[in-house]
Amino acid sequence: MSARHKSVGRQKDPEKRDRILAAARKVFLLRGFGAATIEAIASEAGVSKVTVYGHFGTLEALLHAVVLAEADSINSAISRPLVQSDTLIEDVINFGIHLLSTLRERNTLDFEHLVAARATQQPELVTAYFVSGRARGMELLAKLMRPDIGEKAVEAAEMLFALWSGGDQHRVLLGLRGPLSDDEIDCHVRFCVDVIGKAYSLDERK
Amino acid sequence: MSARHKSVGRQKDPEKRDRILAAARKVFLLRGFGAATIEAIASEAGVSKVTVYGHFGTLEALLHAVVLAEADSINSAISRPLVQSDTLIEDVINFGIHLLSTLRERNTLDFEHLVAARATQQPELVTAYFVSGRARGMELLAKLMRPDIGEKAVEAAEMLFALWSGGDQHRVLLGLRGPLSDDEIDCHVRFCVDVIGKAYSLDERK
DNA sequence: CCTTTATTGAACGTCCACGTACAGTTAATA
DNA sequence: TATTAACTGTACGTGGACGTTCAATAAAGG
Repeated sequence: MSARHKSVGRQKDPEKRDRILAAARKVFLLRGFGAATIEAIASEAGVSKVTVYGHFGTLEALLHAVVLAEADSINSAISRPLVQSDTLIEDVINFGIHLLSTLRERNTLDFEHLVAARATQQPELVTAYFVSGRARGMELLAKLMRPDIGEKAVEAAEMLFALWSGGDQHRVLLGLRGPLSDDEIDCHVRFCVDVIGKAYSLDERK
Repeated sequence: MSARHKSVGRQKDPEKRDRILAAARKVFLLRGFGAATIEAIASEAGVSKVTVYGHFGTLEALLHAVVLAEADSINSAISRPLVQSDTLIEDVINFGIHLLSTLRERNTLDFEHLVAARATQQPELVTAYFVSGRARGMELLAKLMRPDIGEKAVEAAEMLFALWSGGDQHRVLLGLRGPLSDDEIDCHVRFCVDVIGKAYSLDERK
C-alpha cells in the first residue's frame, strides 16, 4: 500500500520549500508562534496553502524545521575557527567575546524567546536547539582549556558559560535592557575568566 | 461624565475575583497562554463570561494579574527569614540552597516558561516578574554579604546568582533533565560559593 | 504517449472564540 | 423604597483559521 514512490511524477520544488521556510521564519519572529497561521505563511511565501501542507504537515513541524536551520547557523557562527593568540587565556577570552557578540544579536534573542515559548508543548525543540547551540559551544570551550586543566575543563567551561550569559546578558535576553556594548562585553568576559581562572588555576603559560 | 461611582450599587465580589484568578492560573499553566481562552477560564471558575470581562478586560490583563500574584508568592518564599548560622558563608549557602529548592519546583518552572513565552508581546510582564523575583533575591543576598565585602557585594551577588542558576539548573528549566536532588543542590551551591569566595575573598569570620 | 505527482486558486463546511446584548436576579447605597 | 451596579444564562452575529476538496495546469518518469 504505502510504498515509496521516490522517482515517480513531479518533484517537490526545493526552492519553494526554502521560500516557505524563510516566510515561516519571518512570520514566527514577527507575530510569535501563537499568532502565526499557515495561511499567513503561505501568503508570505507566495505559495498556495496546499503546498505548505504538502511540504510540512503542521505549524509545529514548520517551527521545528525553522529552529533547526537557525540553530545550525547560530551554532556555526559560534564555533567559527578562532584566531589563535599567544596565551590560552587570550583564546578563552576571544571565545567569550565572540559568543556574547552572537548572543546579543536581535536575531538570536528572538529565537531564544521563540524556543523558550514552546518549551512545554514541544520539548524536543528545546533539546535540538540547546544541543546544537550551547552544548557544542561548551564542548569547544572545554577542549580549549583541557590542555591546561585536564578533566576539570568541562566543569570550568560550564561555569564560564553560566557567568558569561548570566547577569546583564540575562537582562538583555529578558528585554530589561539594551544589548551589551563592545566594551561591556570585553570587560565582562575578562572579569569572568578572571574569577574562573582563580578557582581553577588557569594560568598564563601556553 | 465619567465620574467615580465608588459606593453606589452592588460591589464587585472579591471572592469571585479570586476564583477567576485561580482558574486563570490553572488554565494558563495547563494549556499555555496561546491556547487559553476567556470562556475556558470563566467556566473553570464557575462564573459567567461577562463577569470575567468585568473584572479583567482581556486575557493579557488576566495573565498579568496571575503572574504578579505568583511572583509575589515565589518572591516571599525566597526571602523568607533565613536561619541565622555561625558564619556568613553558611548564611550565604543556606540562602542558595533555599533559592534552588524554590527554582526547581514544577510550579516555578512553569511560571518561568509562561513569562518567557510572552517576553516579546508583553515585556512589562517580564519586568514585573523579574523585579519582584530575581531582583529582590539578589538584593537580599547582597545585603547578606555587604558586611564582609562592602560595595562589591552587589556584583558578587549577581555572579553567585548566575552560577547557581546556570549549568544544570538551566537544563532543568529547559526540560533537559529532571529536577536537582537535595544532594546536588547542596553540592552545587557550596561549590559556587567557593568559586566566588576565592574571587572576592569572602572569608570565614563572622 | 500515458501516468503520476506538485502546484495553484478558489471554494467549501466546520469549529471555536470573540465581544456584545438582553432580560432577569441579587446586593449594595441613599 | 428607589436607584444603581454586579451578576447569570443565554443567545447572537462576526471573524478567523482550520483542513479538505475540486478542476486545471505543470513537470517529471516510464
